[in-house]
Amino acid sequence: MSTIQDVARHARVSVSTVSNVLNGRADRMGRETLARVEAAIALLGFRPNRAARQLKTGQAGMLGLLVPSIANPMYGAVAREIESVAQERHGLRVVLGNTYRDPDKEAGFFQDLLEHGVRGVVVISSLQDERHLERAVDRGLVVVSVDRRASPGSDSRVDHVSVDNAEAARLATECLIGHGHQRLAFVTAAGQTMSRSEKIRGFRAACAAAGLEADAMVVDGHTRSEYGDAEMAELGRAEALRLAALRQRPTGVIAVNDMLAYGLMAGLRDAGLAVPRDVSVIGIDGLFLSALVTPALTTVQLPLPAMAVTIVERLVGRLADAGVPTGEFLFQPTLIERESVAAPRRVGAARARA
Amino acid sequence: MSTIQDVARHARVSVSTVSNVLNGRADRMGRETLARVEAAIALLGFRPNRAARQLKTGQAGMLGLLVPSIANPMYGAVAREIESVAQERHGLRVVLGNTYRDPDKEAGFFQDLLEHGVRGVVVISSLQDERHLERAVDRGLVVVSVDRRASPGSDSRVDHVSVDNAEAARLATECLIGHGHQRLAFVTAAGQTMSRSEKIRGFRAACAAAGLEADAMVVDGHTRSEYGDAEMAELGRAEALRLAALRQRPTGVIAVNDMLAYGLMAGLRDAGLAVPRDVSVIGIDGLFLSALVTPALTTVQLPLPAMAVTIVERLVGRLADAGVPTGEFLFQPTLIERESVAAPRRVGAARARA
DNA sequence: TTGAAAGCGCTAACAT
DNA sequence: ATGTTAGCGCTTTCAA
Repeated sequence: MSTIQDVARHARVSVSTVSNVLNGRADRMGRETLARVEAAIALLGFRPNRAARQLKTGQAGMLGLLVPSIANPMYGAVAREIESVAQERHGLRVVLGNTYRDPDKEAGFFQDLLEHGVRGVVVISSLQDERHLERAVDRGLVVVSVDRRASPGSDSRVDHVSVDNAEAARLATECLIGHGHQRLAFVTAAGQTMSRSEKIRGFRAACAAAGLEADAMVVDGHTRSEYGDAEMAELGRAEALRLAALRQRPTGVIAVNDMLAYGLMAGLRDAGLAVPRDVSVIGIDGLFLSALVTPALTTVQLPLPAMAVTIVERLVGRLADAGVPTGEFLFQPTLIERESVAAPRRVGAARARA
Repeated sequence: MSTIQDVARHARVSVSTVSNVLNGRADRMGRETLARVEAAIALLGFRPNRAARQLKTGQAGMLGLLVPSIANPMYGAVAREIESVAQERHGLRVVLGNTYRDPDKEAGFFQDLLEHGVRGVVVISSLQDERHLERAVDRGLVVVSVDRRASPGSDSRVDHVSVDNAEAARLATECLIGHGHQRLAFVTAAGQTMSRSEKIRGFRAACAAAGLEADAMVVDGHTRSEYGDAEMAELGRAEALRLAALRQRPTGVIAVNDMLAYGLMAGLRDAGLAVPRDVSVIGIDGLFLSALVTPALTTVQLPLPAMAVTIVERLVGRLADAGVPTGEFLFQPTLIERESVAAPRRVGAARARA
């Protein structure tokens, strides 16, 4: 690999002239000089060493991306969008980290980013509170938190980009209600707060608006502490069995996310119940897989591409100017109707029993 | 962030002494000196700047990982394993890149790695030939190619880590044959060669061994050139429709991978056919999602964790010593029987007709 | 046992 | 318009 010195020598100019052309200051020199430098660069196939540049400027040209597990299709989908935007629109590469819900791994990732001089990081955290993010900010990181709202009242030093989770749950709930369902369940995973309470709020609001509070249940599934990629789906499977055994079984169930919905459908099937004939199921996320499962899953889709643009832009903006205030950015989801939701059987009878 | 200078000042020693403790040369100094340095490091929370270190040593402490699309669950699963091994066993971070089957994106990734000083890269390529990998090696990269065999005869300068694809297809085919199937189809995607021909070979061999060559068909699905994450599944869906319309419809079909199997099952359902009652389907990959789909997919599982260990170890080994010869590492897959394969209906009748 | 000093490749202020 | 030079933070001879 040739260096800026080699280029200078070939072009018979000083290194600072070469540096000037590298950094877009071509105006500071003669046409002929510029041409000579460019020719030398091309001839040698010279590309500046970023470590050296970084040592001087402090810019690493990379972003960190922290996810619970990249094997989870939802995070894979998010990562894909973020990597594309970072690369194509800003020339930034992304360093990936899996946390497996381990605070130590999360802290270790921040530590490594700092050592590598990477100052911007996108965090899709599963951790309960965000104090560790504020600590990361103290250490010099610029962070964007995805899919978590800022804690009310606290003016955070990290950006928050998320979808309107209450609205997403409301959309899902109304879809079920619109199809005639009156006994509803919202299934979620306890402890994994990612926007969970907002969704429960939206679910409750929609039930209340339809006068269905009495028949609305929230199921907080408990999961083993170890992190597995199939964990969410396994949880759904287990909860489906429990739901199926209920005397007053819900006819429509909303899953906190698509993965859980897949598990729910598998569990319902294990219990001998058909979706949507016996129970309707609706998810939230809009994974492309949802179009493929049997039956195709009705779900509430998140606008990931638009979110990715905002995420990266916030990071780049605040990296360039630390003075930019942090903010909260909310995106609107949309309902995608497929096959997993249908009218409940014997609506009248169910109502009479209730 | 404090520097090695700050530590030296605090400990009242020279920077070289601090550097010595950082690099495990504690033997070169007095007990008391070492203690002072360690205390200063702890007090300041000092961590060496990697860009500076890299400028000196040429070691970036990172690995590149190139995948067609991280939104594809298979690559997500592989990425998860590789990131874990790299991080936990070698302290290496991973830089992720999506190619979307675009040679320019692939070349751009190599270019950026080089500029960043990252010298090791894991490539899960979708490109036809591997000459671009050899070119990357010329430029100074150490590359491990995953899930492609070395071209026979050429002694490649890149390592190849893959699963025994012929065996995987053989296992899948024998599973179908074992259940009594006699009219078989192997469905794949044309042009996406990832180990495709090896699988076809395994399929053919198993069919021949059972005297079923005449009834074995290979379907090379054509897909639009644009890359989409759902592409593989969509292809399966389309091919399923075509298969369903066949006069002599196969009773058992092998999908080149699990994603395609999902699409196949969705398409079969669209055509009014039930799996496994009307058609049995088997995949290759062993994604965790396969346990969740309806019916649960019988599939041939790849030993990803073991493969990840080899992949990273090869990279690290050849990064440390460029003299280590490259090699080919083959892993054995295992069959996982679930619900998507059953005995064909009216075996005798089908046979009579054939 | 410890320290001084020369870079690694680049940027940018400051000369000329 | 172009060149000289002082670092950025670290590693590693080589000397003392």
